[in-house]
Amino acid sequence: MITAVTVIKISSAEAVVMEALWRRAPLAAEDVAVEVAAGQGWTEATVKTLINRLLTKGAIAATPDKRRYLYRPVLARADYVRAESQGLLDRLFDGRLAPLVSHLSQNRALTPQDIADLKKLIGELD
Amino acid sequence: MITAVTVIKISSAEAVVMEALWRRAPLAAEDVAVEVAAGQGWTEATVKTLINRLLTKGAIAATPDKRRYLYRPVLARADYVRAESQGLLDRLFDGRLAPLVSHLSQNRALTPQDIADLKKLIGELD
DNA sequence: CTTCAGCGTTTACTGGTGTAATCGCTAGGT
DNA sequence: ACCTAGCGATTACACCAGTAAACGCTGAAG
Repeated sequence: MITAVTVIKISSAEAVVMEALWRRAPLAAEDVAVEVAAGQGWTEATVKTLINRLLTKGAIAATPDKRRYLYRPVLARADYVRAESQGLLDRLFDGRLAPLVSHLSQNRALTPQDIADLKKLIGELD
Repeated sequence: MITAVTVIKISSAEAVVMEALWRRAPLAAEDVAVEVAAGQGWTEATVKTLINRLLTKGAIAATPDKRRYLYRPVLARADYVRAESQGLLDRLFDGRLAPLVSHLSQNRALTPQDIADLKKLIGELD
């Protein structure tokens, strides 16, 4: 059996729409617009375009609801996040996590909270 | 005094050229091509274009050397890496590092080496 | 039955990116 | 004093992304 590893590529504007749907779904196009348009300075038309591009990419799906569609994610956020994270790690840190943490810590980008959380995490990793 | 926070935006093809220059600089255009062209399936012409775009962006600088130029980075890799990392963190993890590490650990993306390195790092962070 | 509002679909347009060929100047060789 | 090879600079072009307007269908209201 051949497994189709369809890597769906999401642009950054599209990601804004995805985030809205990951937060709450299903949503009608108008609801998505309400969620994101103002914050991004977009008109509803722009949101509609992004929704359509995501549809043709298969990143979201639509189910009929009366006179319109409700949209929901097909691509799981965890998968998206993993791909993005792994990509950054590979491109910039030779695929390894420790250098990333090291880098950020050297630039004081870690809050005390971060450090505490990390300590806890690492402890649980055993 | 007004500090110009000129954020130089580097595309992914351009980043390949930057990486070459970060590894070793200064380099003539031809040397850069030797470093990256084959690996990317690019012709030397493509590399020249990328070099020029990086020049006009101010990401690299050129100094005359006889009949040609030697190129070197102006943008520091650390700054680039920090911006990219921070961007990902902000977009996907609400700016916090622990969730990133947590996410990767849940997907078995951490090697034992990674874990050991992290433990050491965290210990030194105090 | 006709009209209108609402929704998805189609079309548009600019700028950036990937990829590359061609041009034009100038230093070196003959 | 030429011609040529080698560079950087200019030009090219298709595709994607951001942003948006216009179109067309259909159900509901009058």
